[in-house]
Amino acid sequence: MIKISKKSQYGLRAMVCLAKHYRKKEVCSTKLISEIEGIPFDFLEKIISQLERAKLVKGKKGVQGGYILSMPPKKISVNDVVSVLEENKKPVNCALCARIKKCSAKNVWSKLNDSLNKTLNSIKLSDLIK
Amino acid sequence: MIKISKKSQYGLRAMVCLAKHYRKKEVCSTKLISEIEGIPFDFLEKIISQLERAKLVKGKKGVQGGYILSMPPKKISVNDVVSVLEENKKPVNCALCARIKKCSAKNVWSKLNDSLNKTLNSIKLSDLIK
DNA sequence: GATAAGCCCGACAAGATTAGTCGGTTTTTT
DNA sequence: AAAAAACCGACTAATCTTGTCGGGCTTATC
Repeated sequence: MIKISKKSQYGLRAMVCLAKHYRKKEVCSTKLISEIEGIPFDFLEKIISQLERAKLVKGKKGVQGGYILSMPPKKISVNDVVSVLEENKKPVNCALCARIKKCSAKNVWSKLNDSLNKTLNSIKLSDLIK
Repeated sequence: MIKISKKSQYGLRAMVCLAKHYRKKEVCSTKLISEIEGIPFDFLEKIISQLERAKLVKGKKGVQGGYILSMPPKKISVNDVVSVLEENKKPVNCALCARIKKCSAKNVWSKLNDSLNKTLNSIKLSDLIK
C-alpha cells in the first residue's frame, strides 16, 4: 500500500544531518553526509541537488564547499522534504476518480492524503535533532 | 512516497460493490464486479481470492455462484481490506532503523504509520455505500 | 595559476515491483 | 451433460526504484 522510498528516507536523513550543522552556519559536503549516514554517494548527490533546485538547501561550490539549509530547521517540515523528492506522485492516480464524481473509494484516498500531509507537516527538522 | 496500488484500489472498490449486494444476501460474481467497476477480470479474480483466503469474503462455486462478504459492511474497515492486499509491506523497511536505536527518521515513519492506520481503520465499508 | 575538492547535470542500467495474462482444475446449478 | 463460475499457480510486460557513471563547472588553497 504504502512505501517510503529509499530516496525519501535518505533525503530526510541528509536534511537532518544538515540541520545539525546549521547552527554553526557551516556547509557540509555530500561526501561527509554520505559517510555519516551510510548513503551511496552518487545517489545522495542526485537527491540533494533535487532539494537544491527546490530551494530547501543552498550549495557552495569549490574546495571546502558543501550544502547548507536555506532556512532554519524550524521552518522546514518533513512534508517539505518528502514532497519534493516524490514530486508528481500522488497516493492515488486513479483514472476512474478523475472521470467519475462518485467513485466509491475517492473519499478514502483523499482522507488518507489529508492525514498524511497533516502528520508530515507537523514534524519539523528541528524536532529531529537531539 | 506513497502510492496506493491498483490492487488495493480495485480490491476496495470490489468490496464496496459486494457491500452493496450484502443486504440482499446475494452473491455477486467476479464477472459482474469486473463489468460494473471496469476492473480487468483476471486480475480481479486474483485479488478476490486473496481476500477470500483472508476470510473477508466467501465464495460459492458453480453456476449462479459468486462472492459475498463474510461479515456485515459495518464490521469491515478499509484497513482490513488494504492490509490483506498489501501484506508484508511496511511503510519503511529500513535496515538502519533496525540496527540503530536512534535513527533520526525512525519516529517519523512510525508516526506516519500510526496515523495512516488510524485513518483507514476509521472508515468502514458501510460508510462507502450510499 | 595549477590543482584538487566539491558542486552540478544528464544518460544509462540492474533489479524489484506492479499489473496483468493465461491455461487449466474443480464445483455446482440447470 | 453442459455451462457458469470459483479456484489455482505459472508466466510476462511494463514501470519504478535504486542506483552508477562520465563528465563539466566553480572556487579555495598552495
